[in-house]
Formats: sequence, C-alpha cells, structure tokens
Amino acid sequence: MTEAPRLDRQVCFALYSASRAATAVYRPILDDLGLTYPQYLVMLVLWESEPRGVKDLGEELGLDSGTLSPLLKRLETLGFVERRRSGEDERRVAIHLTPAGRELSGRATGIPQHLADAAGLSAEELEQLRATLGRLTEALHRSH
Amino acid sequence: MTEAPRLDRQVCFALYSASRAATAVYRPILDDLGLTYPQYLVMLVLWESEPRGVKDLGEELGLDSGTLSPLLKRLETLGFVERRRSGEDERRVAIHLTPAGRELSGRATGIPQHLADAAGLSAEELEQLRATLGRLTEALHRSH
DNA sequence: GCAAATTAAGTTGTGTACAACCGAATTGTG
DNA sequence: CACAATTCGGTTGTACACAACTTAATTTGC
Repeated sequence: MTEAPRLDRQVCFALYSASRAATAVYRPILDDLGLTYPQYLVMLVLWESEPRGVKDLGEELGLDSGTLSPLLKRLETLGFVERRRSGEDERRVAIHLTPAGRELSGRATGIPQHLADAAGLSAEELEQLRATLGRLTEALHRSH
Repeated sequence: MTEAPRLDRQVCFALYSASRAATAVYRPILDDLGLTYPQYLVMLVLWESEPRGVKDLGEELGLDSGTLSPLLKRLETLGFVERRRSGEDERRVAIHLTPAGRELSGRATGIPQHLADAAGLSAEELEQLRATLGRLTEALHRSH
C-alpha cells in the first residue's frame, strides 16, 4: 500500500512555514528602515566587513548573482551602498557602504530581539534550534 | 556602544538558509514529477482530501490568493487539477484532482525520505526539530 | 427587503530565487 | 606568446510571496 506523504509530517514544510513566519515578523520593522529581508541580510554582511565582492556576498548568503545583482542595484538606488569596479581586476565589483548605509547599522541593533520575543522559546531552545539548523543546512549542502 | 547584529547569530538566517537548502534537495526529485516545491505542497493537501477551495488551501499552507491563483492555473495546465466554480456559492472555486493528479501521489511516496537521508540528523532529532519549528511558527503567528 | 459589510477569488506590481546563458577580464599551460 | 579554460558580474525567463486592489456573490443588520 503506497501512502501519500502527509503535509503535517514534513520537516520541509515546517522549515518553509517557520522561515516565512519569521520574515513576516521582521517585515514591519524592516519597513521602517526601508529594507526587505534579503536586503537586510546583505547589509548584515557588509556591517561586519566591507567592501565585499558580489561573489563573496553570494557565498556568505548562499545567493547567486542572478539574485544579488538586481538586489544590490536597489540598495544603491536607496543610497545604502555604492558599487565600484575594481581597478586591479576589472571583472570584480566592490560593494561599499555609504555613510547612510553605515548609520543604518545603529538603527538595526534591536531587530533580532524582536524575533526572540515573538518566538515563545527560551534562549537555550533558540540557541539549540540555531545550532541544529546550522548542522542541517551543512549536511543538505554536502549531500549534492 | 551599539553593536550591529551578526549574521551567524541569527535564528532567522538559519531558518532561511535551511529552508532553501531543503527545497534545493527536493528540486531534482520534484523535477521528475514536473512539480515545483510549492506546487508539491498543494498536491500534498489535495491528496489528503479534495476538492478544496482556494481559501481552504491558503489556510492550510499559509499562502494567499495572490500566490495560489496563478499556481493553481499552472497545475491545471499541467493536467493535475481541475478548477470548478461551485454551484452553491458562485464565489468559490473547487480544486479537484484529475486522474493524473491522483496517480502522482504514488510516485511521490518516497520523497520525504530523501530529505531525512540527506539531513544528517537522527530520526529523533528530526522529529524534535519539526516539533520545535511547529511551536515557533505558531508563536510567531500569534505575535501579530 | 435591501443597502452596507463581508467574503472569495483574481489581478497588478514589486522583490526575491534560481536555472541558463552571455561577454569581458584574467589565468594557466604549452 | 597564444589560446583554451576559468572566473566575475550581469541578463533573461519562470515561478513564487505578498501587499494592495478589484469584482462578483453572499450575509448582515436594520
């Protein structure tokens, strides 16, 4: 007897739902900054260290140039980053923060706490969840 | 001192990455069936019980008509579902499986096992992960 | 009974994701 | 040096997500 898989049993659906729910919690907060969630992720990487190449950002976030190129163009239009063709290697585009982009960092400080507050999980549970998800993502990438 | 949030500390990013990695594992398998991942989710719901209204599917999956209407139109073009305007309530559209749509269920039986195999986590860990994610999603929805 | 409110599905517009492909710049190798 | 292979960023095309809006059908409140 072949039994069709059930929706409520699927880890995959649980991940998909939780990810969209978390993004939805961030959305109104990020709206105030003028950012979408993927744009916020790019800014997070740049706040740690800049300038970064497009490829470099892509490896950090798991996104390719087809996603990042237009996203970065929008961040540039918003005035948060600047794209400069590298002199040494004309293929590379260095993504720099503008002063406005740097200032945004301060306004973003409290954002992760909102998710923690809304999560209904203890700090340890959240930390364990993050660790498990990290291992899962690693394993899934290795499985290709 | 305001410290910018760090990418690698964010549960939100862990969820986002894991979700996309899981979808990537499913993609080649679903390609064989001719389905995308969201289309597969819709089929999962229909395999459990049909016909279902668009709203009904939306509540089950957390998707709105803006996502589902075109998706269902594509599933109809593929020949897996049929959309029929309800007689009792002319506003409603009942989504029925076609014979081809029903048959697909058998071919989809083994799919969740692929994720479990690729996950590198024990059955208990996966089950605990699914439960934690379920509670998280619930709490995040309630927080609005 | 009937106008106002609500509901169902669809449409439009913006912004990801991601595969597939392209052109220019650089690198490796004979 | 020459030239094939690789690398980098970008473009195109398809398919979600989701906000905001539209239209048609049904409920409701008085």
